[in-house]
Amino acid sequence: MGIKERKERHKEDLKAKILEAAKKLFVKEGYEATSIRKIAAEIEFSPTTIYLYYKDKTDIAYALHQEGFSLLRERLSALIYVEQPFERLKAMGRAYIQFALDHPDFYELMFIMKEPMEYLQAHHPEEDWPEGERVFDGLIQTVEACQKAGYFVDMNTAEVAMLSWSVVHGLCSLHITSHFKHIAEKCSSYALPEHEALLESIFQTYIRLLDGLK
Amino acid sequence: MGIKERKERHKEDLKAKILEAAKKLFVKEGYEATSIRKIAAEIEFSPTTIYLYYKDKTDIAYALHQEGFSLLRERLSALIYVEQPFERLKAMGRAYIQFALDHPDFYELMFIMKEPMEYLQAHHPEEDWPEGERVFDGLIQTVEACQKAGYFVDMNTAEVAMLSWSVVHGLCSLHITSHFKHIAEKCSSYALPEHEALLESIFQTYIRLLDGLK
DNA sequence: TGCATATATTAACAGTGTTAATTAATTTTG
DNA sequence: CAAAATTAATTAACACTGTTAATATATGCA
Repeated sequence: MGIKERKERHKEDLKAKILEAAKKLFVKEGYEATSIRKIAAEIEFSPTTIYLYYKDKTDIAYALHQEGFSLLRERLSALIYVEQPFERLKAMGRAYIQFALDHPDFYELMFIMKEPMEYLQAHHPEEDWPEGERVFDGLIQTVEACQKAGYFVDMNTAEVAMLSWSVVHGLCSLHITSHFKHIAEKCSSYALPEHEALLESIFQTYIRLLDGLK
Repeated sequence: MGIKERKERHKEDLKAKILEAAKKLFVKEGYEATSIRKIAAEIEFSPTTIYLYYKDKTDIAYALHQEGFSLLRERLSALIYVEQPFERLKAMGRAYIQFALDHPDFYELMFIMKEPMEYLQAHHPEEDWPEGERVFDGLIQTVEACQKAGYFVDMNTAEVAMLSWSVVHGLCSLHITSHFKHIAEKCSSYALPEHEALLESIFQTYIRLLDGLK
């Protein structure tokens, strides 16, 4: 039954091509502007064909969401070579910020928009969010290692991990939504770095707070 | 010319009624689901009448955005009675979190969505964001007072303020976008508090880090 | 070759924000 | 007071959106 297999392969191909087209449009024009009809035009199929491969638009959003997480995981897992756990934690924070700066659209989809997470809750209430968990697991393990090295003593590991995440996410999302931009302009008397360097600098301030601990 | 004034007043009234209707729908069903046509039906006018009072939909979003900021400012300015600056800073953080929990829709509009800030940038590039700045000014002043009391020494005031903001915003936004929910479920071994108590608990963890400084 | 199945398409529905043209009401002016 | 001008509100329309049902087309199997 080689024919059947070829059809299967074609089907997989088309599904991938849809996602590829969606990603292209989405990176260029954002999620809202990426319509089913535009995706269809991109791959030269009729709009309804998309629905043979993806349940609805949020299904596509979720697929991209997953892609984003494997991109992020790649970057973070590259840091296992940093042996000192606290140094690794800091490096993870910087890598996370850099990811957000390099892929603001993906970041928005992964962490700012509600749609993909709500889709997850509605359609996969069981297994929930394997990609995200793997990333978070890495963070948990690093925090645990930090605790063994004398940092964050007597603190809940998961809570420290969530706090670390909150700090960098707060920085990245306030940057992406251009909240920082507006505020920074009015803080000329404080000699703040500009744009992306500001994020790095605030993160450094956070690190200095943590350094004061041990 | 009392008639002219009455008409002016009527015009102001209708503008306010539109905003009121928009707020009602927006709080109940969210921003996307709040269409111009629904707002119009709510006040029993035709959809195009809205455009005589607001430039476009983002103009309405921005008006609500501003309302949200005066709500937040009310809460934060109620904390000036807390004399110890570091205590006040902590209280501001808790009040900010409570605001996000009490008004998640407003919070989303104010800090998560891009539309109102982009509208601001596009239509009022000069004066930029008076409501937001006043809130941030209060934070800056509190941080400054903390520094005079020996906290955050040798650190950039504005950066410490932005960091403080990032921490609570990170917490609130990851909560609202239900990212924490999915992660927390998989962290049963860490005995985490549930839902909103989790935010308070993580914030407490942050406070413990800061407490270790002075 | 004929039938069944999977695949893709067209047509359509119910919405969306927004603008132009038109009508109704009100105020100002001759 | 009546006519003209201004203002306010409406209807109709455009160009979209996501999505579904009904229809056509091509393919694999007996």
